[in-house]
Amino acid sequence: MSETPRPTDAELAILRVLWAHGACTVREVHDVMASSRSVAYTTTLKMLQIMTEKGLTLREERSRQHFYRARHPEQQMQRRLVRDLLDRAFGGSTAQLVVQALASRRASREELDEIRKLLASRKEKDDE
Amino acid sequence: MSETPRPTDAELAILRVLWAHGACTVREVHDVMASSRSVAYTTTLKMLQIMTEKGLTLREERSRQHFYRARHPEQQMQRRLVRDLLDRAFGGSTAQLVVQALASRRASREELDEIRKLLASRKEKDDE
DNA sequence: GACATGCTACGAAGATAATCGTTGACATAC
DNA sequence: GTATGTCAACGATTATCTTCGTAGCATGTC
Repeated sequence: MSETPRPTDAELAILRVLWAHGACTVREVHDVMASSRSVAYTTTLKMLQIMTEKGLTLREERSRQHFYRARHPEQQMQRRLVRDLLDRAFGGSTAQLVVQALASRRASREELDEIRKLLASRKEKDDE
Repeated sequence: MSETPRPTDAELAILRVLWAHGACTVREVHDVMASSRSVAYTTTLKMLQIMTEKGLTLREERSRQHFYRARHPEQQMQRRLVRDLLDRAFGGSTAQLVVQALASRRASREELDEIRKLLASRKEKDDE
């Protein structure tokens, strides 16, 4: 993972499609992308080619079409992006990041409960 | 804030110096930057000029020197960056972001306690 | 006044991102 | 077997980021 660069905004948007749908043809990725933004088919294709060069995606040449999929699992990439932001903007303070995450948008009560549960299980582990 | 663009990596590094030190001359910012990376004085100057154009920093022409300071408070910018990452990589799920923030295993026990306290106070507010 | 020093301003250059038009290969339909 | 449509590949273009060299201006020293 460390050898693969941080995905740009456009790249991350494509990765999210691949994580959600699994292996996709360019056409499939493009149709999802085009439903929200106006973008040419060849742009999506080029992005996928570049991303494969960079190691962000893998290409499988099944028939005439190529199938692309994300090289790294979603959570692994998310973790990396959070760590990155942690270093660049929070001086490494996880607590500060969580504070701002909760302040930025009203997390639902369900989400807060989920986070509390997570912390509880984490505490058990730490206490072992 | 919304009219100011998201800071790039280099810009964020400079903002962090300004947040830590308050209003600074180019020289002061540069000395801090140069202590970690090798960078020319004029590069720092140019960055600050560009950042002022973009609205990320404010310039005060006191004497012959200019003083620069961050236009937005640190926490406000942090909040924005977190929200940004939340949207781009987590589909808006604060809980998932917190999960991954804690999964990177950088959080100390003190930080975890801090987060628990934060959640507790948040709960009180919600229950009012 | 000539010179050194410290400062800002400006422009250019190289790298990376993001976009799309055009081309040629390959199928399938008729 | 010609026409139509789909596909990947490639190059060109535009914008943005990052860097720094050069120039020009002010100030203080001798």
